[in-house]
Amino acid sequence: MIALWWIRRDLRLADNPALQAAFQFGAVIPVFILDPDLLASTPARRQAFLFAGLRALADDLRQRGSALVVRKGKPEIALLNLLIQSGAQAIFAEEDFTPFARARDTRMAESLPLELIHGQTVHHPLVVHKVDGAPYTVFTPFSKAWKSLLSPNLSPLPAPDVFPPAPFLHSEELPSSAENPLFPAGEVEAQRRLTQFTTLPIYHYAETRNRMDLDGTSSLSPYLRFGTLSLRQAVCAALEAAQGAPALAQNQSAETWLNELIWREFYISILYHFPHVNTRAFNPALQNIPWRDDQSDFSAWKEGRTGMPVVDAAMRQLRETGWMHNRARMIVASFLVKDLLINWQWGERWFMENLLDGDPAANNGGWQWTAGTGTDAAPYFRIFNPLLQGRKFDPNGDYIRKWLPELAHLPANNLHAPWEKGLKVSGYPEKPIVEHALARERALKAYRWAQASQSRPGDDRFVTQQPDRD
DNA sequence: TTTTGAGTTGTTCGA
DNA sequence: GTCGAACAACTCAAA
Repeated sequence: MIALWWIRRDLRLADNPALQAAFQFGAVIPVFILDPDLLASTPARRQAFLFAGLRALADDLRQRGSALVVRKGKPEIALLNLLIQSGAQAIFAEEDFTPFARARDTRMAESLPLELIHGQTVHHPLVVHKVDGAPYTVFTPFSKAWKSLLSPNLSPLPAPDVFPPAPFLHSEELPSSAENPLFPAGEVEAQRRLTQFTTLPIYHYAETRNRMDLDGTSSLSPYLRFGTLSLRQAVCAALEAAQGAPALAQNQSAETWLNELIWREFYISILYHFPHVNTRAFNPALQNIPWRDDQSDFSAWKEGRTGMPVVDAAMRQLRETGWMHNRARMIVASFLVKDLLINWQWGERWFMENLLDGDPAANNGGWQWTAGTGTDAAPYFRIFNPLLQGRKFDPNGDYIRKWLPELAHLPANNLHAPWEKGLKVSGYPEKPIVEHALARERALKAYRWAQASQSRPGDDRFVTQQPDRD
């Protein structure tokens, strides 16, 4: 018997249930389909990381006596051709929970022998639910239920040693792409980072994770995004670190990181059960915020020239590297949504276009949280003060100095707010494009108006939308 | 069915 | 400079 292992967001050999299932079926042919529709919606930077990951995977496969088969085209057609050419009787793939993938896979399963295997999360989204069967919409109870479902002997699956001989199939060339120096591709690198992080930094994570000037985070997000590392591998390492912690504080720090992983699963679950979040607010009461459609302010935000140094530093880090520190993501998101009063969906799109780790579930969840429109969202009056945030989480200004070199010569005391001392830097705005105190009042007013507009049925400009019911 | 406790990540104001 | 309260109700989840 012969099986195709259809690789999508699981660029790894270790802990891969779909690959294991294919192995149990028979000889395995690993395939990747370059779907033009998918590539069209994948920015060049993420494509490059994907291709580099595939090259690394192809190397790993070669060492095990196998070969990656790459084909271009619609997956229906490409896979049908591969079935015919190889004589394979089944296709195994890791179940992908995004709406795009679910629609595609449902369509494919109608005409092809496609077996979807759970592996993207630790718990399938259908498994974590309230006693009444409904999905959770609040993180803390979700995480409690999620933890209670953990098997005591949870452990990752090993990578297969050797692939038995399989029919040879022609493979197309992968498009060439540059390696990202900050995020080298491949499973070996992902494992190296996980081991490095969970050996020591995880024990300081609770204190250092918010510091934009330090490397206190795991920097694993691009690898989790493409399945170079599985959530289960990360969770196992976190649990192991928590267990082996020398003291309570270190144990709690490891738990803090574990919670971040659970947040990933929470937002995957939210997008799975409430796909409408992809196109509108989760909370219908905040569907009608009177956004400012200000293209000029939006451009300033995107290009890192808002005049608020911490925001501009972060936006330039994003443009230059495809990654942004998590604390910085919250600061720039809050600045766009609350200070500039620009639709969170504009920011969501920009992040998806630029982030190496851009993932529909996590990105949407994060933006809706900041905007206060989501599940378990921040109260709308909780508005970040970008100046306080910057001073608190980049106390010496090192983060600003790194990404805004034109300000690097300023005294550390004035880096966060040069305008307060009348310091001018040529080529950089003299002062922020909005005054925070005024912008804050404006946002509060807009949000209050949106909530009130909900109970104004006569106003047909703002028809309130009811939540979807199946 | 009703009740009760709780809810990622903050800021501002006034004592 | 530090500290606690107010911010605004509301919904969720479970007993």
